Amino acid sequence: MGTTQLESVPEPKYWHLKTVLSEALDSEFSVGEILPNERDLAARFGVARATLRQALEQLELEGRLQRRRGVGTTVAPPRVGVAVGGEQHTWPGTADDAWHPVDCVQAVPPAAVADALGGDRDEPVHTVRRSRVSHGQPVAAELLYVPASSVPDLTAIDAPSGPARARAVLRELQRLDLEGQERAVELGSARADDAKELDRLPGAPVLVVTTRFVAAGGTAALSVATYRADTCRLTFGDSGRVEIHHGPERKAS
Amino acid sequence: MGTTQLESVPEPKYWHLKTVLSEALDSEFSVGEILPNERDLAARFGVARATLRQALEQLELEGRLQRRRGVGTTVAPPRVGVAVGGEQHTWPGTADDAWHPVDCVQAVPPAAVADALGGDRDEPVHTVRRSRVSHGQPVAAELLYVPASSVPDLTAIDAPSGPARARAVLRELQRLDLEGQERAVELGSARADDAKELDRLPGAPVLVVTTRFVAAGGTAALSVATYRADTCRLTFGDSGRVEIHHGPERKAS
DNA sequence: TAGTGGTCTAGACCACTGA
DNA sequence: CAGTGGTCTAGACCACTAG
Repeated sequence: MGTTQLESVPEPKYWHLKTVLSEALDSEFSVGEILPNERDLAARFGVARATLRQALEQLELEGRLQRRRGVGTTVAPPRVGVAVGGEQHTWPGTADDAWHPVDCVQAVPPAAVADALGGDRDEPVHTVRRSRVSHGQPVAAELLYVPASSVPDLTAIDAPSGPARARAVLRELQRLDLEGQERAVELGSARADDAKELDRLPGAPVLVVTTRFVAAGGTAALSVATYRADTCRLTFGDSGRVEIHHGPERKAS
Repeated sequence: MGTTQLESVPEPKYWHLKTVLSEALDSEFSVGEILPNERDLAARFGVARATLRQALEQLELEGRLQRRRGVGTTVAPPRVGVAVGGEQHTWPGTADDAWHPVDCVQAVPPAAVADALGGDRDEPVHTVRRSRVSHGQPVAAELLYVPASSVPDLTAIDAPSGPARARAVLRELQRLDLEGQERAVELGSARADDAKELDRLPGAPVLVVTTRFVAAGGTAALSVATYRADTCRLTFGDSGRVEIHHGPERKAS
């Protein structure tokens, strides 16, 4: 007695710190509240700033905190559920599906995308940029790759680039008969351009949702959407009613 | 000329390092190959070890590298696609769905889970542990929460705990009429027990898939599955045929 | 036991925000 | 401008793995 339990396998300081901070967030802070700065916090816990930061990083990764350079660290609201449309197979751009077109250019896609589209690696495709906003915050940035062969009737009359062009490509896509779609989700880190769009630093963790649209037996379009991993919970199926949040734990049984 | 382009907004060293390493991985290394140790690499690039590690961490997050304490850093194989069953609404445990039961205990679930189940916060529920293996590697660990009311005919004859009990609970679940299911995916960090099961360190990034099974107008069961984010690509829908991998880029157009 | 990645320290300077 | 988080350094020790 007298000594705190001597752990034969002591957990790392930053791990313990994370636990302590997490409990403090539940009991002593409310959403949006600003935390003491990192130097003060580190001193208060008697650790180096780097160690404290390791704990803060994990909490930010879990969506509990939000840190902004020049501003400070705040308590994050619960993650917002964003529907990624599970069942119904629909083309992007129908009935304005929470996305809004930003731009469209004709460009040679990355090799991996070209391969998935099944076309020539050096063949330019329509590249539509769209962004998605939820609760006033940007949550996702998308690049939609559409081979020219998928939208044969696209007229040169439409603007050669820009939002108008993007809408034209989406409009032409609807004319195809959608046979199916395949979707995959994986972890990634934001490229510089996506990071800017998502109001994050480059390298920020994102959930990458890749969707392959199948029509006429081939890949008619490919969407690569990057969602902010810190603020988003992707929902599939009936609706976004699954609610498992981090919250104050109850006393053990 | 002569000077490399002076960047008005210089990118961080670790970011540039990551790019260089990434290209080296594409061109000079093959899957499974072991990299020089961190101290050597840092010296070779003329940076501190911490800076090099920042780059390695991101590459590991993106599934390009695999690091193991006491062993070294190796080039990771492409992420494996794991089907998370998109369309068909089925109970867990049917026709052995890639999962195998590990254990089952009766315990009071975390508050958030209890709330989702709609029951009393102090009411114990059947807690089934399952694990999922793909290509010989553990890829996911699951906790399936089943309220006693969902499996009323579970007899006391069955083992009170252990794999046999788990199978019994799953068997009883099948008798219910499944009305629908809701699924959500978000980023998390592995708890100590999950980390052990996944052969990772605690805090490792994981994709948390939460599934709510609806029957008789209520939540009949709740599954919380954590997938290794570094090695897994979750696929939904028809099959796992969407293949967008990091690969050697081609020369720009 | 030697070598690896994981943790930790105590500093320093930089980039950004907002008053 | 002062204050914040972001980057970086040059060390140290620890936990783990494998020969």
